[in-house]
Amino acid sequence: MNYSKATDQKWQEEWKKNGLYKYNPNSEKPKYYTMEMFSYPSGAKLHLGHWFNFAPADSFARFKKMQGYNVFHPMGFDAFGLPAENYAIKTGIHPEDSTMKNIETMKRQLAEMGGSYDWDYSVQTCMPNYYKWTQWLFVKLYKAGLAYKKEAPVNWCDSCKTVLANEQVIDGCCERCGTVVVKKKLSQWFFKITDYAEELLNDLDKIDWPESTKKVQQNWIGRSTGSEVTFKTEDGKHDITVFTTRPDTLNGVTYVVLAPESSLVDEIMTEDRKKAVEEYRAETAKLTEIDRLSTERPKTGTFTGAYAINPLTGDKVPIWIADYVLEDYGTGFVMAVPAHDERDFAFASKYNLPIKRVINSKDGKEPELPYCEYGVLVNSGKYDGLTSEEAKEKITADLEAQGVGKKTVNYRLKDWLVSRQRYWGAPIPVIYCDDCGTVVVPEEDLPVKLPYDVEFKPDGVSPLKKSKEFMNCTCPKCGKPATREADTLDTFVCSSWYQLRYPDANNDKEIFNKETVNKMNPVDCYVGGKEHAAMHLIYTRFMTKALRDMGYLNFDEPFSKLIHQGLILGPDGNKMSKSKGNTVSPDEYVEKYGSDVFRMYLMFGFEYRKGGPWDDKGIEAMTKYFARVEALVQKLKEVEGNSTEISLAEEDLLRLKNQTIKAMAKNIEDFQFNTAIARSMELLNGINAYINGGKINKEVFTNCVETLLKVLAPLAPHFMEEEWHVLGKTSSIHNEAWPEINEKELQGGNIVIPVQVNGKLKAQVEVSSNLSKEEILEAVKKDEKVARLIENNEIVKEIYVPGKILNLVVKK
RNA sequence: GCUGAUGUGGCGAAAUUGGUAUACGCACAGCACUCAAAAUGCUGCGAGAAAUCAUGUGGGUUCGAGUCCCACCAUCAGCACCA
Repeated sequence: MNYSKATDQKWQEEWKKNGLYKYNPNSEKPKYYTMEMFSYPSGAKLHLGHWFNFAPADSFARFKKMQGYNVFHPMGFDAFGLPAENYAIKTGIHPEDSTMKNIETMKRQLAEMGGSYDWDYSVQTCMPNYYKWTQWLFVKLYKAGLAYKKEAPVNWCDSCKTVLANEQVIDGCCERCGTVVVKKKLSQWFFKITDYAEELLNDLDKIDWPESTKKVQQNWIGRSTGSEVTFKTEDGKHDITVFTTRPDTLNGVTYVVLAPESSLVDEIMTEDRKKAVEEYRAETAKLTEIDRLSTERPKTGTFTGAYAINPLTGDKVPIWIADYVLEDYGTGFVMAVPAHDERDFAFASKYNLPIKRVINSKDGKEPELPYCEYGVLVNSGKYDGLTSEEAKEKITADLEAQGVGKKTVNYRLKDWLVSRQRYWGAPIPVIYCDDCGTVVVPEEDLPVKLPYDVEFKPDGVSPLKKSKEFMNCTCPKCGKPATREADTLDTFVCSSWYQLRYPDANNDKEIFNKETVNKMNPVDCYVGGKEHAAMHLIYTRFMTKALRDMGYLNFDEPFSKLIHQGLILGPDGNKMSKSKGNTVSPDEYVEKYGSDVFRMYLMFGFEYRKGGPWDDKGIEAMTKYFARVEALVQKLKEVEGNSTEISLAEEDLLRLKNQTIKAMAKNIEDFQFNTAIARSMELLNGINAYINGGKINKEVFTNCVETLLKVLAPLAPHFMEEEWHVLGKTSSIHNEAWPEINEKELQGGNIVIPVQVNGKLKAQVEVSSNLSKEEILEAVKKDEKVARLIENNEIVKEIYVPGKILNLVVKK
């Protein structure tokens, strides 16, 4: 076989030289914006997962180009983040140096893959010309009231003196030193994504995304309707407002629970309970949120000594704290109805708190407690006899009349915490002035540059705080000495808007040109991993909507269509990881077989959306397929042709050709590359069978081979370019249009009609494709086998699905 | 526990969305070429002697079910004291 890695290199150089993949922003053709989630340059190289994600997606982009679109298919790098910083702490290599080196390597590998990217439209989020605009966005969000500061807990390792990411906390301990991780409260920045909760939920209907991903987002947003109810403390000094989806059970409240860290606890707890409360709080601080939410752990809590008054009944109920109540979900306070809630029942049983039945089942029976279904109210005074549904309305209305309750919607979605106590990120553009307070950096002073020379080894102080040069500044308002915010932005902020930047990536004057951004967006097809279903994909939707409301964008959703590629597992069926030692490097395969064989094998051997365990058994078969294509092209060059007629053999071949074009277009559009390649193999087999028949119509033969090369061009770009030139063509195959379907040729020839009797396949009858139902019936009844089956029976029904099947229903 | 996905030959998988189940490959076997092997090409390849039976299992709807409905089993993934 002639195809090899050298073929790849030859054409990569050629394409680069003549700018084949230069994007033309002024093209008259309709735009098609498709991109893959940009890669994170943490490892030094592209891994198999990258290939499986990028190579088929690149083929898709090439296909859209052949279909006549002005395809915009950019690639960039999500370059800030924790791994580069950790690597730096371990090796002493500066994150900027390692990151830039990795990016260069990955770019080279993406070129070796044959990626049709125009690198003039690329972003690297760690470059000042990019993060300047990330910071600009922060400023805009702040001015729009969508960025604010509040206290929030972080994971703290007291031994390493550093804040830990959730990922660095293993079983509640620091991954580096094993010390128990505690919660520490810091003042941090948030984006008000909850303002958009309702729209983020509703607009899921507008987009062509996998249903499972939409469900993840629905759960993440977690809308629930219920009521807010305000309990007063016994002394009347404090309000305790709870959210409940079950106001019908309000008569059964026997205690109230607060999140242990709530500041209200300090104000209401009695002197004699202080010690117990503080001890309990210290225990709670050691727990991760995962622990606190774990169902495995026994429920614990302690009494605060204070009491609250049930606004409906006037009952005095004790106020407890318990770690299963989280400060940032709902109001941070919970009313407990042990008779009708599993968790409250377990808690009340453990601490001997009263359990009061207020709901019976609708058939009037007294079910075993806890009974969590809807039913009929009992022991509820004037509400007795109402159904749960009725009581919810009535009780909420009564509370509202007294000003101690109202109907409300609650979301699980929390505001987006964007502060990171890290070095390798975009500095938060905020200045603190003794006189003026919190001042955002004026737009004209951006970017706030991340200083290179900083001590980022963990020692209890945020890295940027140790740079006097960075920290000390003057207040933009009053000109007095001031200090900068030392935290950096979550990298999800950087990635929440990059698709808006690509079409205008080199614009120094503004974040993007308003006309360009609205012309190119939304992204028509976005491809990336399922693991981003919640975070990245919801943050980007939020940012799009926020920018729209500020008047910059005129669309609502960033990604019209979304595709998730599957995961390639290790040969052992487990997720590939260095620690498991089951990783597979794409490089050696590319070296040995060439990029096209490798990418074709990835597409043919695995379902794109599904992935599966790695297995290279079939890769040789792809090499074999390439050799057969080469042989066919060679044959076409050599053969003279000995016929000009269009007989049945030619008609059949031409029909196959048209079927192939049609099927492959549909398959590639749907990211079903495995079947697309199968169809191309069928065409190749068909052409081979034709030429082995002896009689060759050169024109038909040429037409079919050229078609085969064209439909394979997006899938095996280097190899097809080579074969195209072997045929004597001088221009690139990648400037060819996707072959057109000839309807006449598609309809020609004979068809085989499967014949069923009573739903069972009994015969196949070959007929001309343009016969009517009656004519076909007639032909079928002449068939020997069919005739025998219907001989002594009555035909009750004849069902004919044109071109597909004939079913005769017979009765004896 | 909840939610979602998946289940088809020895293997990867396909099936125009209710219309010939197993396309296209891998592996395997036989034949041709060869002194021989490799490579290549051709042929066969779900089970069964056959009638028939087969898409995780059991029902149902239909002229017709891998596909739709009900129940169940298995595997994988995500979420979870969410008030």
